[in-house]
Amino acid sequence: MLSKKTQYAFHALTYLAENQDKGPVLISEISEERKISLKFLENILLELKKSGILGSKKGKGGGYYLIKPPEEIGLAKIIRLLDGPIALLPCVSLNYYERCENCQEEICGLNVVMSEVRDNTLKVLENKSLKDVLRKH
Amino acid sequence: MLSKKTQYAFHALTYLAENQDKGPVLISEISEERKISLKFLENILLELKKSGILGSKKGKGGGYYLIKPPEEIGLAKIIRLLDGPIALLPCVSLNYYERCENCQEEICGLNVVMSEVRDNTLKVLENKSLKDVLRKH
DNA sequence: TTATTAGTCTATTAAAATGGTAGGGAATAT
DNA sequence: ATATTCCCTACCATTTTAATAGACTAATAA
Repeated sequence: MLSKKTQYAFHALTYLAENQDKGPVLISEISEERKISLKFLENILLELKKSGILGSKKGKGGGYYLIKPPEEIGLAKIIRLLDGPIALLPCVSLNYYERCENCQEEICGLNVVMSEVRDNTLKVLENKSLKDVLRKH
Repeated sequence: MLSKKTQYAFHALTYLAENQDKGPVLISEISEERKISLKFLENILLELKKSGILGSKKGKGGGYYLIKPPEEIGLAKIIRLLDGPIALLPCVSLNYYERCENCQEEICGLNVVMSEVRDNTLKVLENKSLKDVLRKH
């Protein structure tokens, strides 16, 4: 399951996408609109900024904004950033690979199946963007 | 990511499948062969027994054994049992559904995408069995 | 220049989950 | 009867998660 952190990130990002025309949006506005603890949200937005997904502006008229258009922000990237690996086992993770302890990959059948799961998952997440998860009106 | 608990469960189950002919297998044997803490493994096997995947026998000559042939033990069931939901969001979980707080499912785009991820994942996990993850020799 | 606004940063905390341990108790075979 | 082996309950340490606090810095407007 995705952590609250990641879920909140999606909330915030879709809110920003839906309000792109308004220029920078206040953390507090997102916090109120999407019912997310203000301080927790601060951390999340900062993280998204540091990883190059968001831009920010301080002072009056400031706030956060998307740097790229929503269709260029992939879902897999967001999840990896805040939640870590998407794969179900470290030994089949593309971005967070770690050898399994006590397990010989060469003869491990789980490895094969979990790679397949990963590929199926990524087929969706890498080809869908923020644009695909905006609210439907 | 799957928890150690689930990973150990797969270790134990494949070991049991590979040694079905030997009759009941000692916890201690599995523990040694697959390098899993004995006491932790006890808990896991007990859980698998209670959910009807394993049988056991006490006393001399006792141990654990598979109740059904490996090809009838689905991977999704094992994961759900020890790790809970397979879906990435509570609101798209088939077996552990919960409404998301602060989110209107009807207009939520994430819901749609995450349902697709779930379906893709289950397509693999529900159609693969223990037999498919045995060691390849 | 000063007050205000708004993001930045570091640290802390409470609660839950994870991974593992301890030690009897109960059933069974010899 | 006794050795063997699983059963059961409780406990513990560590890590992760979710959230909070508060001081600091940068930008803007009066």
